[in-house]
Amino acid sequence: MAVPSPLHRQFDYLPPAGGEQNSLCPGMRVRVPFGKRHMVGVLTGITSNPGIAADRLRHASQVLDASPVISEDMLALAGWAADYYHHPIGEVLQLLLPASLRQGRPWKPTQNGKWRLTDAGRQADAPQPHRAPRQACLWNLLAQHAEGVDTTALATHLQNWKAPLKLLEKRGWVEFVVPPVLAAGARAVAAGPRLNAAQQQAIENICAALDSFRPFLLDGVTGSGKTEVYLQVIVESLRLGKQALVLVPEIGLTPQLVERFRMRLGSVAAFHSGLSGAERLETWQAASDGRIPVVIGTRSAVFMPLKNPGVIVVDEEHDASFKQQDGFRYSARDIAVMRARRRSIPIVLGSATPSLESLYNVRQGRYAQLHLPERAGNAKHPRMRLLDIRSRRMEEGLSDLLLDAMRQHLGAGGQVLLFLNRRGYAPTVMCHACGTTLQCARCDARLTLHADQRLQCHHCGAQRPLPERCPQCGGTDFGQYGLGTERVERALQRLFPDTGIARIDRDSTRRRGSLNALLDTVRSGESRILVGTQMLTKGHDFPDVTLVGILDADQGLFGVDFRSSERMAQLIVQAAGRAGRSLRPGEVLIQTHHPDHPLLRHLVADGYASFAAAALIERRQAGLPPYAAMALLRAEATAPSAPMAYLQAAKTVLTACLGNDIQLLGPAPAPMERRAGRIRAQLLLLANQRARLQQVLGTAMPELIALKQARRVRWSLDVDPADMY
DNA sequence: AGCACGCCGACT
DNA sequence: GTCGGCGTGCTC
Repeated sequence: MAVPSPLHRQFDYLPPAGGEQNSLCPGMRVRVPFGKRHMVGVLTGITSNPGIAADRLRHASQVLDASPVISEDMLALAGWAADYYHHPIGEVLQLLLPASLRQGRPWKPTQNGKWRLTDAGRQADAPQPHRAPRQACLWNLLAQHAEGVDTTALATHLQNWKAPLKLLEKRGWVEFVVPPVLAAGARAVAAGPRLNAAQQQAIENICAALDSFRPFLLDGVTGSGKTEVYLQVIVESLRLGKQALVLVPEIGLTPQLVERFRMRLGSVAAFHSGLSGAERLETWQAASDGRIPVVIGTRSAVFMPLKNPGVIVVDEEHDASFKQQDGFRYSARDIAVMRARRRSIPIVLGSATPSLESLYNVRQGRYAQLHLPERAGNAKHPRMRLLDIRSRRMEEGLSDLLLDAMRQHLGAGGQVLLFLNRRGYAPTVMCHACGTTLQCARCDARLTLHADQRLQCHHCGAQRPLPERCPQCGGTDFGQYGLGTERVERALQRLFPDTGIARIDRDSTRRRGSLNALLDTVRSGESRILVGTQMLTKGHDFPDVTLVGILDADQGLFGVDFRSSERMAQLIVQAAGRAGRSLRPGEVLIQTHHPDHPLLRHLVADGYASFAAAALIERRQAGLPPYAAMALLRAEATAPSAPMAYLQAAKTVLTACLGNDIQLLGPAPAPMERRAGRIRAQLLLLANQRARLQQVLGTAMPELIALKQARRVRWSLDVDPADMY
């Protein structure tokens, strides 16, 4: 039994007293006594030799399901994920169940399918009426209705139909079939646009693999028609009577994608945090028994049960939101690949800016790469150019070069998109008298001044008004340094007084509907300059944008995280993809103090693929992922020395398990040592072989748990960490 | 994680 | 004399 507790082991129970134990199978929920409490656990297996003395075993109190709520293959997938991420199986299984089932509420398997004879049943001799009268009656009834008979109809013909039906099912003569909702897909093809040769080729390649595990990296610039490829492949899969699972980064930001899927495929379920408990349960059940042909969802939807999956799509596979950043730190993309592998179905990872991990897998021959080079329609690729802003005149982060280009594009009737990955007004406030910067009381971070004159910590969310006097020297004069989107917006209002400006970031879109309202002002042409953060680069089309300005490319070049240049390149290309999607040619201008930086040059001169090739060489030379397998042991506590003490002890344990093929780096304070009042530290593990890293972690884990220093910290192991802080 | 037990300090 | 602090151990 897997019990919902953070314990890295399972528990054995006796069947409920007095119950028939032959009705138990893995995947059923069972209510069990656990210490002083009762919990809803999931049966993961049945054993005749428990790992504990027989007199200490307790009886389960109640079996909650008549048939498994978690299928065998999902149970196995959860088991794999628990092993791979070294996370308690009980907590992993929680993610596979909707809240109401977790709490032990009953669930009714769908009754709206039909019973019918199998081929074997049809060919078999009819049951003898005098020996098995009810079976014979059922057999006759089903033989007359080739299309099947639903349970209500069965009940009108025969009072006690359940037992004989089960017997017939046991012999393989009858089966329960769910109505062919998948026919919803049939109407899809009609509306599809004309495909270009590359799309055609991609679709053919994927469809040729529909009955086997085959990972594809579908690599195409924004607007190259990736979505159309997904759609056609899904249509083909539906035609075979199979379901499709589509994972997207953040569904709230991509309503257009869901809409497009709905229009083309008919019945599509969107699964996201906005659904109520009842809606989630309904979607979950319907997907589980095959009534829903297509499910689109975010990270957690990778665990959506599907009766008969045919293909998995991960859109924008490079996106960081597929990696859960707390608790069970899984990568939905990687689990999706494993799920496809275990089910022998193809998986399509799509991106205009593939992760270096996926490109590496292509090179290793593990993934097949499909290019979509052309843009659908006639729109031209935007031209990218570096703006050397060393000793240029700057106006609130905008160089004269960029301002000139903006005037030109606006004058020609175009729209301008400016990207700055920092919200707020000014990220630094400094006392003019003593030089003190205003810091968050609970984090090692400076407070960001917002336009409403409030100070905000972007790491813990703390807020307070701008003080009258410096806490250090009592001075009253503060300087505001650095740039945030609010400050750029204000500067633009001054520089372009007659032009409508829309700012799109977490602050301006906090209220429900405000994002759409802002986007409407852009579409209508009321706003012609857009300033914003990452949000701008995700999902939305701005057909009239002809100029994209990247205000600060340098912060990505020198970040603490070894992935920061990869992230920056992805952001730049994604932002560029918003420009010139109509007939106008687009232009992308990138402000930098380092116009000779090799990675930037690759990106600008030859595009993302060239950047990625250069970045991969750097990673290989540095011995970093994807060339090495990485795991990060983190610890945090309010007591300042506890995290390091734990990690030091952990290092001793790990060193004992290690060969010379694994590197231990640290322990060291986290890049931001103090966050939300906690001191944080980390220990890094690097290995040439993933399997070796897994092996070492597997043997060390019990000891890491048992360490007495562990009691004084909150610690977690992050396998394949996406962020270093 | 919870929830117990157990052993030392400051209180009605 | 007790109330309660949190260190330690256990959950089939």
